Amino acid sequence: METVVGVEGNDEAKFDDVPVVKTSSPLSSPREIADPVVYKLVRVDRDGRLVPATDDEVMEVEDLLEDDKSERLPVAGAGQNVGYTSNDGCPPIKTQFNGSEGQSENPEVNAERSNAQLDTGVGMGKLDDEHEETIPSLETNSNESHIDQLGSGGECSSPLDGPIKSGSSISAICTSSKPDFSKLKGEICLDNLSVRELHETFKATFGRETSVKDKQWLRRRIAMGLANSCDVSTTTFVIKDNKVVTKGKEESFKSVDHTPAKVLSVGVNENCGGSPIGCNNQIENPQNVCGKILTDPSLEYDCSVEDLNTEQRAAKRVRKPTKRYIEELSEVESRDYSGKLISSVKSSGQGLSSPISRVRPVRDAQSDGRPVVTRQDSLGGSGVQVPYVCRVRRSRPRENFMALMKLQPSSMGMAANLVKKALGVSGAQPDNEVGNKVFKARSASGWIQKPLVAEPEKDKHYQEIKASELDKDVELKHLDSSGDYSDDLVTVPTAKGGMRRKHHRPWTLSEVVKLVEGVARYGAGRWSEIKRLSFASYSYRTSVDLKDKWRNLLRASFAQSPAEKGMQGSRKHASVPIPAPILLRVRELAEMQAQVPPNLSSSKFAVCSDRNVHETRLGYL
DNA sequence: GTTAGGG
DNA sequence: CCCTAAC
Repeated sequence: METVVGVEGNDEAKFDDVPVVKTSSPLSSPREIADPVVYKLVRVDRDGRLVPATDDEVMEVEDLLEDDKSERLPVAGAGQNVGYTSNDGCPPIKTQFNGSEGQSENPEVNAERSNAQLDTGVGMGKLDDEHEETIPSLETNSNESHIDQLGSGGECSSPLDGPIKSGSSISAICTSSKPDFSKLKGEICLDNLSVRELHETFKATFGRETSVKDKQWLRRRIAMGLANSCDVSTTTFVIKDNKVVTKGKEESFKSVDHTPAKVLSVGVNENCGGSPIGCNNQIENPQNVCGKILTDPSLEYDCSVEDLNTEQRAAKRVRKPTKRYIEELSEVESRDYSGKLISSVKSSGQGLSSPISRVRPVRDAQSDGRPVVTRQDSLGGSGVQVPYVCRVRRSRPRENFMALMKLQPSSMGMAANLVKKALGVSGAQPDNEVGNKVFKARSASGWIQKPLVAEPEKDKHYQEIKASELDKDVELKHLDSSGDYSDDLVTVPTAKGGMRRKHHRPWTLSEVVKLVEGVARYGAGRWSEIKRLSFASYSYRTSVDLKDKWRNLLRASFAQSPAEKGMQGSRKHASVPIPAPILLRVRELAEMQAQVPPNLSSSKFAVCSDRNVHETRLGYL
């Protein structure tokens, strides 16, 4: 509001201007003239200069000003808030954007404040920026521009309306009533209408009553409603065939829609239900901004449409989703859409391609790191977009994965196939723990799995695995958390046609040591014992694993010992090069326990095996 | 449920 | 690692 002083035009003016400015059509109306200081009506021209308002403009405004005198506080947004509190139905987006977290929760409470913020913001944006360009990187900036373009109308706000809560909660209200344009006939000049008439018009337009007495607000509101635009500069409408035709000022409409992909109204219509079907459209045309300017009035207050608009618009902004963002979204999304999504996209072939195509953002997100993305944007933009993104599972599928699939045979049929394909890929890449190539496969599988199971540990897997690979000894640190590996598996197609699950959790040095110790203590063959006592913390190592590993160790130790000289080189591709000492010990233990090939055990085991023998025996006996 | 051994 | 027979 202070901004008014500094500039000749006021916030309102700016607000209204924006669209106008672009088209350089006659400017709107500054409305704060209450201030004794002389306010001059001006129009901000394209280049930012102030141009004296034309007579028409002045006239246009004067009427508005009269109303304002009585109540000048409310600015553009104020009306909305009033409307909102009075069951207006549509949430003032601005509030959400400018307000801090809590605001969206209590629009009414914060309405005033947010208005102030908004106004200021809008004004500033107007003056400082070329609202023309929506800069993705600048959240605030883009918001402002949008506001400028779209206006403050609830309808228009949709694209910006991020928070699901408000959006959804409101959608219920919005959809409940429907505008009846049939009541509006002929030409309507809002400027000439009385409050009561305005009320009627309002009702006809929005299908609900309003208690707002503010003529200006009503006009603006109705104008916005009729034009489905925020350009309220036009107050005269012609109703034709139950459709609203703005009289003159076509440009303003265009101006609103300078976004590249404006013509999406069709897609939007289809999406009215708020169902994820919209995904297809989005995928095909991510730039889709959908029609803010729907010519079909019936849609104008359908908030579900707005939500979609929001999502799509947000989608348009190429904001890289953050990792967390994606994960959270996929979580939400999977909860909400998984069923529909799968079925709706199933045969389209999108199902397969989209998850992959989405991979990129996901990865980018990782680099981004900062989960700072505004909630609004993320929620709005992702709602429909992200379904395919889905959290990428960084670890192997759950063990019960297949079981789950069985539980949902209908929707999972395709899913299973997808997984198979994905797995096929990953199967070809044995060492895919970190590989990029496998990423697709993984994400795909993750995509399908995600909806099925809630996934608590997700993130840890990757890191831990990596850690264990890079630093085996560090593994010990993970003892406690090692349980997280439990579901880390990969299923690979089997010749028989069945799915074989293949875990690959490389044995770490510490594990090997434990195993050896266990064998020494309890004796080879008592795997379950060893597992219980020595591997209590390694839940993922089964007794069979121990046995297998021991077998391998034996093999390794005996294979190597004869040629101890070439030890280093010979162990070419042992994933976990086992230190000679350990192998030695293995051999000793083996010999001790009479598992040894006679020839090898013969000479060399007397040396230091004594102690071991004793230990072993003790433990064993 | 374990173990041993093959794949 | 998985699978399975044998215990």
